[in-house]
Amino acid sequence: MYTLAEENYLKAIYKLSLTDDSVSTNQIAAELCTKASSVTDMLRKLADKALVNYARYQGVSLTKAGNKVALNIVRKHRLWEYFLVEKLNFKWDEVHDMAEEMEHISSNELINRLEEFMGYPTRDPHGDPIPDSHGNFRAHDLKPISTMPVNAGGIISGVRDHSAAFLQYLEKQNLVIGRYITVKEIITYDNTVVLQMENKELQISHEVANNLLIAL
Amino acid sequence: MYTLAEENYLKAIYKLSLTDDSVSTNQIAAELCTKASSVTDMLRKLADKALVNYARYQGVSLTKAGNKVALNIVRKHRLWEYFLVEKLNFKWDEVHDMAEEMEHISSNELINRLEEFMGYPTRDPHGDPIPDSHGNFRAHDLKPISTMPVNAGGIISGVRDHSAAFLQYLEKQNLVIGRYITVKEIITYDNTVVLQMENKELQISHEVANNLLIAL
DNA sequence: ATTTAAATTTAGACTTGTCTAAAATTTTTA
DNA sequence: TAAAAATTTTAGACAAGTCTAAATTTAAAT
Repeated sequence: MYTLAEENYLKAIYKLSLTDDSVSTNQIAAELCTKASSVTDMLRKLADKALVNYARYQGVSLTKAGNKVALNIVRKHRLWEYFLVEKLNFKWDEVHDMAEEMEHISSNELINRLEEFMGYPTRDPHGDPIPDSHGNFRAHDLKPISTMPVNAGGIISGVRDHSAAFLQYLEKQNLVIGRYITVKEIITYDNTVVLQMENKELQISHEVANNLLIAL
Repeated sequence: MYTLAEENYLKAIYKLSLTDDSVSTNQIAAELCTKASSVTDMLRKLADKALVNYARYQGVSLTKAGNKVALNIVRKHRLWEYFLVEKLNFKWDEVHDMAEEMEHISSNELINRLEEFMGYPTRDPHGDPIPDSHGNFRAHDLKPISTMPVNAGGIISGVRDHSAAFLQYLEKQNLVIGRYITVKEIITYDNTVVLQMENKELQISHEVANNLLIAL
């Protein structure tokens, strides 16, 4: 149906659209590690196929059709990640690249059966919501720890940074999804956050606090 | 490591090598539904990478390295087919095209874990042997029903034709892997084979008998 | 042993997706 | 608001893989 490149562009635009209303050529180029000129070429093609709204120099957004395609790729990515972690026992920092390939397996029947096989999970191993076969999902209502006031508590429920390095750090500190934490103190000097965990106290940098999400 | 096209060519050459010692350009073109000129181009590239032995006009064969790559693709294909049938409940005539995509997922760690998850199966849903992670497998020792003498019996253990049409026909007649049959009669007029099954008699054409394999 | 036929290869072109370098547009800044 | 800077687009080129048509080589047939 769609080429590998098209799917990757749609997914990138989808991702960038979560934080910005209109997405720029350079943003996409950075996201896909490619050059702005390549992006321009592809945007023209996607616009011809009515998958994006695009006017020269004006940025780009997904059409309804483009959004549907992108969501389906996200759905596949997250279901495969869940499979890799829950069934094949990979760690949450190991699955991204594999899922990046598997999300392009075309069959929807396959992904629906996989979803059923796994019991209709709603979150992937990083806490991100898994769209159902109609593209519906419960949106994140999560906030970074860095926004929490002192004495507030909550359950670790997601990450903003999906890099292996960050995930490995979290694993090591036992900052995993499902864990309850409270903010004990915020050190004003550099916004280091002091967390109270079940049985220990832990200091995390503002950077980390900013990338670790809590359900209040 | 290797492109999609390279992998498909290596797999095709592997498959054709099972029946012929040296494989011709036209055979490959037919197998891949492409043109002879495209094949020639690719053979040069594969020869440059030392994956095939190729001399102009002289046919082609896999090198040791090429064979290893091809076997790994076959391994992945058959493990994914097993997964689709045994875990996701697809029928044996539905899985080929999906596995055709999944065999190109690159991670070997993934396929090894999948193999472990499924309990190290040795045959795919069509009875074809699954190479282990070193490329070793118990070779078929199967013969088509068309070569059996009257009164001989055996267990249905594989197929030569993997087309959905053939597999659906077999399913309908209950000619599935594991079933015991005996040859009751061979009608000399057109080599129709009369099979005795558990509780019924069944006539199959020579064509069918030729594509259905028995372990004696 | 030629000629004919079949198979294979070469030559040149096309598509997809990428790149660099230069031109055009928008945004920022003074 | 006009110059400078940043962004974006265009133009032209390249690599992978494919194709058609023509040329070459091998195999088959008289």
